[in-house]
Amino acid sequence: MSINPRQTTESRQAEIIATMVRLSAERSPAEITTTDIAKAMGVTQGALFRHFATKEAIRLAVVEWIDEHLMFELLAAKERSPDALTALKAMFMAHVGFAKAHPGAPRLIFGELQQPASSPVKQRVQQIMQRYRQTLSQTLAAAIEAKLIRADADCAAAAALFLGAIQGLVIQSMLSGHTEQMVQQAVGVLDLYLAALGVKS
Amino acid sequence: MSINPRQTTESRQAEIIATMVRLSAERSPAEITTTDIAKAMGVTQGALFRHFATKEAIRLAVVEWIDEHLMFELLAAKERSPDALTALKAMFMAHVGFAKAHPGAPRLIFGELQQPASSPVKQRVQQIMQRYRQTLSQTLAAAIEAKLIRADADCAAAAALFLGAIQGLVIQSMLSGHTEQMVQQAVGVLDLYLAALGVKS
DNA sequence: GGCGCTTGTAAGTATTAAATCACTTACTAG
DNA sequence: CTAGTAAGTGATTTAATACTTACAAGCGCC
Repeated sequence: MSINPRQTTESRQAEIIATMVRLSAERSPAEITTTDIAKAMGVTQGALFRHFATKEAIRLAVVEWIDEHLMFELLAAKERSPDALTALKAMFMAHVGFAKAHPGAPRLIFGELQQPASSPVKQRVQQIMQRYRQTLSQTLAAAIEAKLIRADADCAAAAALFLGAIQGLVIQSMLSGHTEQMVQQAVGVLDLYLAALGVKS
Repeated sequence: MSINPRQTTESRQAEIIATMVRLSAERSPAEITTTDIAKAMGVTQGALFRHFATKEAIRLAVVEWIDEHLMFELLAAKERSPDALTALKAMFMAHVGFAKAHPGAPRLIFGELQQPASSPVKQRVQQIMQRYRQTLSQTLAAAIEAKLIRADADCAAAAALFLGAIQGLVIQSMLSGHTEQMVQQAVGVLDLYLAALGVKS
């Protein structure tokens, strides 16, 4: 270590966020201390507070990082798809791929879920989920419009089931402890989900 | 207070478990301290350790309580159903009903999910989920046998989506903070899920 | 080359947690 | 009535934790 003793706050913030996400892949995010983060970065614990005022600020920044990067992947998947149905499939697999690439991310989100409603971090998570649902509903409506899925499909329920399907896969991988099977399981679950929308496989 | 100052270990254990589940409905289970439990029960903190050796023993007992009572509801739902498809519907709604009746229960389970694989409490959760999946797979296979659902349905994926659908509803209610909508949302999601199995509504 | 700002360290503080311990009180059997 | 046992108290111990502070040292700028 000690290659780059001094760095800018900006790069240190990014490093703290990345370390938090990385450490969350194996341990419970709630139990990760500022000392843990500092040790993993090769600095002292007090140094963290040069870059974030409180630990809650770290958690908020982490949630925002997840939002930004997940949404980037989802939008990219959507935009490279020729139609709404292909977009749904691509978004599903992109989300699963993100969870596989960053196993700490869903753990962090689940951890924030537990917090009281007043917590600003949880409010951010609420906002993220709500926007996600909206995007899904719109895409589902577009797919209906293009006669790619059942005309009588319930968009709200379909959006809920989309998210639930992914969350179920993630929980399953959290239980087993390895993310390898998740992607292949995802294919089967996605197939079934599409059948619910009246898509022939 | 102070109606029944002294009670048996057995009844105190039950009271501790019930208090833990109740308090988990509003706060993060990981942040509930032995002092919180004791205060809610009207005893001193030290008294808890007359009835459980460690806090982890409390968590284990809580998980076992959830297992016992949830499985009871699921089996009851299954047994009062004339066929496998009706059983699936009844189990789905029974599980959602349980989550509504005991909002702390899913929070506790999600909390244990975060723990390292070596934790005995998490191992118990793993076991519970595995048995649940098996039960679902069997019921799904029986439904195929009876030609109540698509013959080419992937039972493993269908079991995963069943659990995911419920977990998605629970997460949604944890986000919004109220369980009222959950049951009516569940009806829509269940309908969609059944469509995936080729059931006409 | 000195100056000021930023980033770092090392030590320290206040708080909170689970667990323990000495002691007390209620109930029950002989 | 008395002795034993189980349940409860309240004070204490030990170990962490988030955050602070006094001081040191690098970096850009003139």
